[in-house]
Amino acid sequence: MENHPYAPAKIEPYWQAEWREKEAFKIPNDIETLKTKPKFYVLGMFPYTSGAGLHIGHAKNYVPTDVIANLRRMQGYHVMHPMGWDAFGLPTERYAVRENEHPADVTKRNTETFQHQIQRIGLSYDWSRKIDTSVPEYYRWTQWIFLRLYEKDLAYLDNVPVNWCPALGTVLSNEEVKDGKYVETGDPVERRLMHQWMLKITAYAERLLEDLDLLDWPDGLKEMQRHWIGKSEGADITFDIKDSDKTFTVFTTRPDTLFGATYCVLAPEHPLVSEITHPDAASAVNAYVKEAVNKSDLQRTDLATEKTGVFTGAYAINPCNNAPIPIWVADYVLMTYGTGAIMAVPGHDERDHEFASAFGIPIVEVIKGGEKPIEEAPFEGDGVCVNSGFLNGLRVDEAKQKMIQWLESEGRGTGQIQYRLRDWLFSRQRYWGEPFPLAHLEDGTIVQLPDAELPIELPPIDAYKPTEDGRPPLARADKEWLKVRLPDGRTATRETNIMPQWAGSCWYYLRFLDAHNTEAPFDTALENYWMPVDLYMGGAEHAVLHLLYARFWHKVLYDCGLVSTKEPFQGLVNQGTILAESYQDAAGKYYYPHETDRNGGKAVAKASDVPLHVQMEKMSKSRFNVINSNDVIDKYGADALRLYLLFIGPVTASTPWQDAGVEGVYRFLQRVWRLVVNEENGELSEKLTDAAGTTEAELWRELHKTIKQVTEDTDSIDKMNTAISQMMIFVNTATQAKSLPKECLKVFLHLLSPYAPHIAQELWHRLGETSFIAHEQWPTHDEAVLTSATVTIIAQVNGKLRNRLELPADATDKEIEEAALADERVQRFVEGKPVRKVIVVPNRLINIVV
RNA sequence: GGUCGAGUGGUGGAAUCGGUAGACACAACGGACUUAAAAUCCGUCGCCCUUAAAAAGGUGUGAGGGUUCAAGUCCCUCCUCGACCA
Repeated sequence: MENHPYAPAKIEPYWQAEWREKEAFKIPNDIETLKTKPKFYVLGMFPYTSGAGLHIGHAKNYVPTDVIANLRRMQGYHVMHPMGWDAFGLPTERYAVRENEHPADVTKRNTETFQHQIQRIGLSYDWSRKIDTSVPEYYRWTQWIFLRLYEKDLAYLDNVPVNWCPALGTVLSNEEVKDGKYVETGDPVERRLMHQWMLKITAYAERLLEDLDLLDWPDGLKEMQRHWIGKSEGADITFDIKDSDKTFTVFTTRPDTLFGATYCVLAPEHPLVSEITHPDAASAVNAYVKEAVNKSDLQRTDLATEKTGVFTGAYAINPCNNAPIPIWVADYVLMTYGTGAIMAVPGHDERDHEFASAFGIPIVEVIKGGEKPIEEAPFEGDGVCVNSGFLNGLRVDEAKQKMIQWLESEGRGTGQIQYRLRDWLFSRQRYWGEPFPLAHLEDGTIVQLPDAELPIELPPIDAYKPTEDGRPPLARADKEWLKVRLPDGRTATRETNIMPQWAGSCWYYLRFLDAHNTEAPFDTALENYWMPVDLYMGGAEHAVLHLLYARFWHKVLYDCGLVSTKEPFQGLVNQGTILAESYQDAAGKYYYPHETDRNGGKAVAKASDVPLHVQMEKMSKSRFNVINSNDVIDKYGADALRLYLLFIGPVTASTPWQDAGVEGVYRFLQRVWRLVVNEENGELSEKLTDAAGTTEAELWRELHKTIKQVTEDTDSIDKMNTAISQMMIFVNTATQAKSLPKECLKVFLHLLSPYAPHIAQELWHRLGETSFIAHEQWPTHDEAVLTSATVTIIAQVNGKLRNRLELPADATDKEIEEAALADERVQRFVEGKPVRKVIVVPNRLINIVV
């Protein structure tokens, strides 16, 4: 009878309690103690604590970071490995409104759920450093940092066209809107002019771009950031207007094509439009402008949509040849990019070509090199200037330089750099976020509130929605809160916007270093010791926004002398997503897996027998295919969950979840258990010996091979799956060995410990050890044990494998050749044919060419 | 449309600098154990051909071509899928 089987449900809670009580993973906060060891800061992106709770996708983030933390700790580092909650935000507020609760209560419940679920996975966090972005002790410092940005003139109030979502009663950032809808809910979004707080991230565009070179990030990710910043070099060119003293300026990346500019376009919002429009064209232009303002940027600039526009009746003068060219208004030009006006070169720009073709505007070729006639297709490549006066004969790059020189010498323009990056819209008309530490005087001036007044706490209000006259929810607070007395005795009205959800996550990695500091956001000496984050891991959905915003804030803090590194995150890895089967009927309705059945291989709905479409999709609540970590832990334990998440594939790969796969790693853990424990009596296995024994040479060689591979593969982060398969090979070897030296097994448990900490600790304990194995030193392999006297040499004839030869490791090329030629299987293919060439790859193979 | 990435057994995935394709698992199948089942242990497992069985052989990493003694890996063309951007 098996009375003592592997029982994760028993050992996992036990050791988790031990770790908690003995503070096994507490990180010292004393700088002198810290300085005795090197540091490693490993951070998983903290979760947004939605009501949906934790799912397997979160674990795919937190398990690999935990393995790295465990490894580095055993390798002798002080390891910063914290966890906290990104708790402000719209989904929580919406839920609170629906359920008629306070968002703070909802948040408290959600964060508790998250913490319970995360703790069951057995991650080695220092929970004493837990942070919550929505509590005053934290957002006090978010407000404090905002004031530093404000003092540096990086925050300003502007009247900007914004994405207004009527259903939510708030403004959304460009990034939160796609195809005219809020990405989270699909509610329609319209454009409106409103007073909003902006952060001048564009002032940092060049540094955000340049400093990417300092980072150990995946190339693809850096590329995405570069693209988002969108630097383009070109020129500002000023055009005179015919029969007018007015001028306007365009930005172009192609000053070399100025001779080919046959018309200009103003954005519908351009202030000059109404001033220059010819009376005859006025009604058409007015109507067009009115219509254009309501369209989204995407609708306007999409290449696929038909170009529209109207002629203003006015002409601009092309500065390089004094030709009068018509000025049009068209919505494919945006007021927010460049100067809101363009010169159009239909010969060498796709959109301009399409527009000119539609409206019968001349198309002039000024760069030679296109395959088709210029009337049929624009040529955007490199070539030689023609029809371009003083530029003729030059290539594009030279022509750009020369034209900029000419423009500058004539006072007609300047070389200019443009960025696609826009300033960051930083205010929201919601409740559940950080209030701005600002107030408005009666004369309209804005004053910052003193640092000593922070935090500016959220006031209680009666309803979490805008006021009837459209002011933000905080305007519902009572007068006591709204009126603020300044140190100089004047009174002012508080700012009632709040900060967006991104604010709290822009600096949380710094707060972990000194989570309970009441004097400052963090201590400088601690910041100096710990920063930068050595490994930051999270989903690719944050590849642009969160990382760009956090880098921006960090650079501002750097300029303020508050942090010591230019960049916050030195190393970064995007883990892949977990996919799971989802079931959909013809109408698109999703079904939970338990609602489905298999009917002759086809999936059907249990209740109705409707045939279902089965597909692999990213896990999400709306697709009814979420796997809850608690369910997996209930059935197989946390160690099996951890191991399986790592075993299914590289950390960076997106891989499908398969229940059956968990069984496989669970069986592996049972085999590990049986190496140590006799399941019948609970005693140590009889196979274990105290002898250091050289009797099991094969076992020791496999052990050292395993040390080597697990160390290297874990270190590389992306190969944890092969680290586990090597551990499986070792366990298979050990299972078959006649006797098993305890020493050998103890070393193996070290290797297993970062991956499956509970079973490793339990078996370590059963082998008579009293320490935490997590605090033991990481083993190193002995190269001498790995080398064996003979090697297997692959014998090929004409590149085809013919036999494997066991030869002494020190055999010379000549000896290998002789052995191969003497081999009977090789002979069969060489026979009678002249040997043309012999290639020997040391210790690997020999290829005989005949 | 652009940029980047990826296509390997029934499945997830291995394969160093170009050097044994399919490690390690899952599933499946066969056997041992059992009254039986589960669990466990042992074995088979890309495709084709041959054979009583085997040995041996051929072929094979999305398709086609190329470079090389040698290609999953490098180059060219094409197809499909994914991510991001428009």
